[in-house]
Amino acid sequence: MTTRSHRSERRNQVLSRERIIETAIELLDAGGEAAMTTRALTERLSTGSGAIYYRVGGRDDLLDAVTETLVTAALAADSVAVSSLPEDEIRTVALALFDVIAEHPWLATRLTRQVVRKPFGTVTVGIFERIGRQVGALGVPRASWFDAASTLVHYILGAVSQNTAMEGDIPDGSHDRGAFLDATEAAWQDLDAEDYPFMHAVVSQLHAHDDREQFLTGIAVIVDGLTRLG
Amino acid sequence: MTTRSHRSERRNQVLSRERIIETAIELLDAGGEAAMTTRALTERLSTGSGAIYYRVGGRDDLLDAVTETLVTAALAADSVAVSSLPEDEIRTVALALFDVIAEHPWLATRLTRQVVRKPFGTVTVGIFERIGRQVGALGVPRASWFDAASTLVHYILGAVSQNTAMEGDIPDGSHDRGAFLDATEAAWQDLDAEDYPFMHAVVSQLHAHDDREQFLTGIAVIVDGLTRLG
DNA sequence: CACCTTTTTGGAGCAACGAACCAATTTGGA
DNA sequence: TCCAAATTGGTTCGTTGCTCCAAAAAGGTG
Repeated sequence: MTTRSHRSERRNQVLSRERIIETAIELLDAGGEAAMTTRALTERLSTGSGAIYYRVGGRDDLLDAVTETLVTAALAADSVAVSSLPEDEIRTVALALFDVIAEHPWLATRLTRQVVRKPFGTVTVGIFERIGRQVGALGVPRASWFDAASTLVHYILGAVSQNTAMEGDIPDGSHDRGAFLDATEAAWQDLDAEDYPFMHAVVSQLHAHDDREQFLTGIAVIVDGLTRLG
Repeated sequence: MTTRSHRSERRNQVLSRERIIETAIELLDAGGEAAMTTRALTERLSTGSGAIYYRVGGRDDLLDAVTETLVTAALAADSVAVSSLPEDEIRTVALALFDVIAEHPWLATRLTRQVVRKPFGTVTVGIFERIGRQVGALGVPRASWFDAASTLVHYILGAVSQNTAMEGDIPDGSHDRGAFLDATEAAWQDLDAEDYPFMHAVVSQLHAHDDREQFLTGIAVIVDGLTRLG
């Protein structure tokens, strides 16, 4: 049935680790983390659960592999431009992570989890190294390098996690961002004006603001603060 | 329809919403998020699942209620001190969140989730209002208030999430922080020195650093950067 | 007191999950 | 041609969140 002309290709086209990861990403994008079940995978790949466990291990291992694949690709995508300014490079890395999570909202939780629980893994080390190299050029004294890089990573992952669109994850109404913002604005407006003066003061800025620009403002603020650490 | 004098005391000591939340926290602290199952709750409370659903709804509702209880308590605990300096108040709020998550590591994921998915809830609004009030005093122009407060909240929640101790959550060895840091340090040391110059440069700072102080350094950096936004 | 309505409880049952397991099949080298 | 190793598909198991419902408890009304 198969014309095996070349060696060592085997059935890798039938079911490979890459194909499993690829399909897992499709399921995750379509319905969030809850939609990526072993059963959904076996159906879409027309195989059994044994094959999947043989290739990538349990559900958790698969999610880690998927995370590593996407983050590594995102970080490698724009390493060509050799920016001279350290803040440009920081911005580039930050935006790469921002965008990959905007495209795959379920990544937010997983990425944080992986950074916390696998500080020795490719993902954590890759992000830290890429960011960390720039803090020296920023004028941060060597003794504060770890603190400075940690501050940046903490902010980047925090901001990026809290900006997730949570599309396929929310059960009931307000499926689009507009309606969700409307509901939030209305709720903030309904707060007691005396108890919540700040929320009232900024409620008008909610619709106008752009997540991406706000994110970059935060980066600029931190970079600015870091240059004064010396 | 009814205005009874001592109403609703009833069997509230037998099974109340508060007692369910209390027990849920015990289970969560003991074994992480996975340990808080409906069945574990019913066993410990000597009741059935129906009673729990009647009181607090599904598992997700219960986790939200638990999160709200702890965060509200943490924020209310130290509101007595009327600090004159805005950065002191910011530090106070930040440390309150840091400490409550250090005590209940499973809170990290849940708190971020709640901020993202319920921007109109008590928790999100409480944190935002408390932080936001200070940015004006910091000299931030009104048009940037929302950005400034968002930057602080993003950093605080990000840093606090990534510093979780993940005690009852990790399956295999390295149960104490020391062994975990040792393993991380060894892994960083084993990285190729040419590909990862930064990781080698800071590996010695890993053991020496204190999470809490590093966290405060980050806060100071951001506050410093914010004062120059004007 | 007896009576009835509402609230609250405990548990059985259901569908779906992750994971372990294993007999059957396929592969590539001897 | 043959066989050990690699790979597969599907069955099974224990557990989960949740729904449903009969019964018990509570409290008001005569």
